[in-house]
Amino acid sequence: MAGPHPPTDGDLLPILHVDMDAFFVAVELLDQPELRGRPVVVGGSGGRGVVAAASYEARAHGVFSAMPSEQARRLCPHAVFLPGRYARYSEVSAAVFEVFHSYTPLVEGISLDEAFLDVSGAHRLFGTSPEIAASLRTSVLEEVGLTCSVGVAPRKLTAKLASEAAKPRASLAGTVRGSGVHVVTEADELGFLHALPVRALWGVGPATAARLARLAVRTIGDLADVPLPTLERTLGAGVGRHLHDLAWARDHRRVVPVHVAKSIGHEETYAHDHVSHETLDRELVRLSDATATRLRAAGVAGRTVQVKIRFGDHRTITRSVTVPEALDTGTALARLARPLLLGEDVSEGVRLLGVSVSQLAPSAERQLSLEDAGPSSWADATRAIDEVRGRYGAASIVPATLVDRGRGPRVKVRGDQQWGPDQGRAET
DNA sequence: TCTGGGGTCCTGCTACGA
DNA sequence: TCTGTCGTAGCAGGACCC
Repeated sequence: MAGPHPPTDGDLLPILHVDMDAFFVAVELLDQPELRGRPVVVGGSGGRGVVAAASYEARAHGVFSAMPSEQARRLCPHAVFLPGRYARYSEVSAAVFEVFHSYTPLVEGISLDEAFLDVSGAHRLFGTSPEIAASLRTSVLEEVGLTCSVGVAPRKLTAKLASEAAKPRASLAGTVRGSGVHVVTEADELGFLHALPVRALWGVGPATAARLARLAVRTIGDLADVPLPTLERTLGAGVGRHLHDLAWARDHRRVVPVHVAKSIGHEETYAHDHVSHETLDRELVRLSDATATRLRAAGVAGRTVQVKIRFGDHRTITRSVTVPEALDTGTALARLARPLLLGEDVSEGVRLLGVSVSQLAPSAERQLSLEDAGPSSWADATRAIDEVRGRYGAASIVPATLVDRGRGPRVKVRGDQQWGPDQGRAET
């Protein structure tokens, strides 16, 4: 266990950040143990896909997540490339979160493979925070078969950075084992924080880092030394103050177990650019239908529909419209989205199309619209459709425009192209 | 190195009603 | 009736996260 001064009072270290090690790859190795020790890359296999996760053996060759798949293939041609299996990762993630919940009900999921835990109420049962972290790692390994890294700290900001410090590292000579648990006490916090590069801070991406570089800010310590008014001028009042607070470890965010979605949507990058409104309209119906299905599954409806269009040159625009009554059917969403798409010139080629819905409210609060009126309403029909899909699969009932003769219906399911279009996937 | 999908949050601008 | 101000909502784009 790392951390120079293990605390005696766990209550001063209430926050754990747990991060699964190379999660998607680890799940694949769980299912295909014969791949252990080989470079493995999970992600979109097509020319427009990206790497979702790379094994430490692949990372040693310079492959990292979010890298274009083509580039990864050049860097590590002998790697095993696997398509992502979102449904399987969700399943394993649920098992991991079950272990988290066996320690504390205060679990805030950040993604499938990452969570914050508030263990301030768990000391009597499980010991100090560092002891809980070690025990939790053992439980995840024994019950699910996967390894994770845990950061233990007084607040979320430092817990997150501490888990990063506990992770294994890839090198050409082989994987260097991480400490597994890294503890940052209140007394160590600023020293730990200020030595890290400013990019490590949550909220500093390439654009903000470039602006900070002009102020000669490279580390979080450099950032802490910049006067607040200078930061506010450079980054804007909100961002400037926020980052200044973080640089001084002022982070009052609590662990929030219940996540309420603010928007739900789908988008898709095509293997080849689309140039006809007719084809794009079919895609729009498909994305609207998939989005509406998820809205209903979540028990919400939304008032704002947004269409996202990315052209061949990567220029991206969004168009949105807000209506008084909340909607949750594919036909209603497509009806609102269609004029937004038709208003744009697509002749140069569309690479990505997306539909999303925001201003969400529980479905029960929806105002009754014309669609819902009458004894055999659309609402009843969509409920019936959802039931059939729940029993026989997403493709069992689809809008007529999506039935592709000879190939069957094309439906969008969450995560089916999480990391880009697949290799050789034909587009019309 | 020509860059996914699903999100959140922030900022700047404009329109509109009080 | 016209003008200025303020708050709010809607819209678009950008940055960022995993």
